Amino acid sequence: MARRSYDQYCPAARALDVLGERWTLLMIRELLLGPKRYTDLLEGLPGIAPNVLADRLRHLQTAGIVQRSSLPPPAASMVYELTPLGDELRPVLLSLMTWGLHFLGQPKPGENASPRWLLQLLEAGADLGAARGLRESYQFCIDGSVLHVVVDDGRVEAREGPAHEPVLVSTTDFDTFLALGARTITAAEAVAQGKLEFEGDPEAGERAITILGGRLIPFGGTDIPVRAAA
Amino acid sequence: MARRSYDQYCPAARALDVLGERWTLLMIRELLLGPKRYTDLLEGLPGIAPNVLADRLRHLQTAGIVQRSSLPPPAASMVYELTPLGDELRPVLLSLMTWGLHFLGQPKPGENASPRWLLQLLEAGADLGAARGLRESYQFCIDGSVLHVVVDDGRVEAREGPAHEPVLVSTTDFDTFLALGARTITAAEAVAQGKLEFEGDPEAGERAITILGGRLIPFGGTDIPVRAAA
DNA sequence: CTGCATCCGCCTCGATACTG
DNA sequence: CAGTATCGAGGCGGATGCAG
Repeated sequence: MARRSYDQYCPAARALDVLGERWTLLMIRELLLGPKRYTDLLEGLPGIAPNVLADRLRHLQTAGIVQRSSLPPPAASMVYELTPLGDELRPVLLSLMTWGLHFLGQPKPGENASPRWLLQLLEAGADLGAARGLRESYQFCIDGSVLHVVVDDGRVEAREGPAHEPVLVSTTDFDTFLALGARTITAAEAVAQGKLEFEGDPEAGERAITILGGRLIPFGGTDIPVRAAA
Repeated sequence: MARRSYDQYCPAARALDVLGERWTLLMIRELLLGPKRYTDLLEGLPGIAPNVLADRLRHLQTAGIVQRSSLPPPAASMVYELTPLGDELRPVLLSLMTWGLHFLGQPKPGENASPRWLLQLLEAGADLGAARGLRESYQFCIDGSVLHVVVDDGRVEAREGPAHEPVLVSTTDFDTFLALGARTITAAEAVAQGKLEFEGDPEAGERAITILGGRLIPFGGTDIPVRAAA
């Protein structure tokens, strides 16, 4: 029953003793977007077996990375959420995603895709300096998904679901979102073509582009050397 | 024969398609310290099966992360080294090691340990601002291992082996090195007790402590909340 | 000695079915 | 909705062998 360990007095090996098994880091990716129910995780991780998910969740709880909570009264359901220790994995996932851009390329036919996996990239490329002293949120509606980005005095985090009081709501389809990320179209052009709708304070739009769009490494395009996965 | 994939259009999933298997990220950890021969990797990764190592090396080569090179004339042997793409994994490993400190604790009896796995932490905690405009290297002799840290105008990297022209050579045993990392002893105290030997420019010693020791998170101690691996 | 390939046994994982 | 039970395939660990 003992979990397989690398048995090395090394911080990387210790981290991988806890996180190194299949699916575990992708579960963290999902939970970084906010608390999730068991079935939310199941459908957010296409291909995972239910017993594997249950096993991982138990393990992450005993390791202090994830905790179970009950949602406030109306919805009496259990959710899994990251503890502060689990939230400290954010830099790990963000650096991994940044590196993974080299292998992203174009979506393959039949491949699972979700706007939320790409929206997290905004977090990785955010200009934290420009976010200092600011406290607001931007909402993104992409195809059917609703997500938002919270800016809180130097912290920038992507979350799933609608924002509390967004100063800006952006609506696009998935292809336009990809094109924006790949820099094959600008926001202004997309608006002109009716593919992108802005709602809210125009100045907030400028701030959002400064904070989120400035240093973002293009994705889905060929601006960075891309390697085919073997 | 096809490698197992998550089949998700997500940069994190793409990265894990390439790096997610057992041992792979620890191989990167080893190679970040410099080029290594097959047998060096074999003994640097205690417990790995030779066929697994060979398989991973082939895979990393086809992915463009590792390349084979022949050493300069005297030693006519093959080594594996990171490509620029592979070297871009440095932030991933450093953030993983930083997080892994929460689970490091004290060495368990019988556990594999090496000073190089801890020396890499100096890289993670380095004050890059203080390293600006500076170009020098510090050598560390710990028990029998020889390592060094290269400072090159804002870049700080730990490497295995002796330094080229170190401005400073520090010699300790492993326990003292651990105690310094845990902050249970200061460098001055260790020198006074004859457990730490400095050789070289005293001013360089001050610079080294400023760059490497300033923001370093203590390891091996209990200054940060520690969780037992389940 | 280095750099693997082969064989074997276990144990993790994936897929499906089933239950409170 | 939130998992548990079962079973087969395959990745992995350990030992051994062998070519350059």
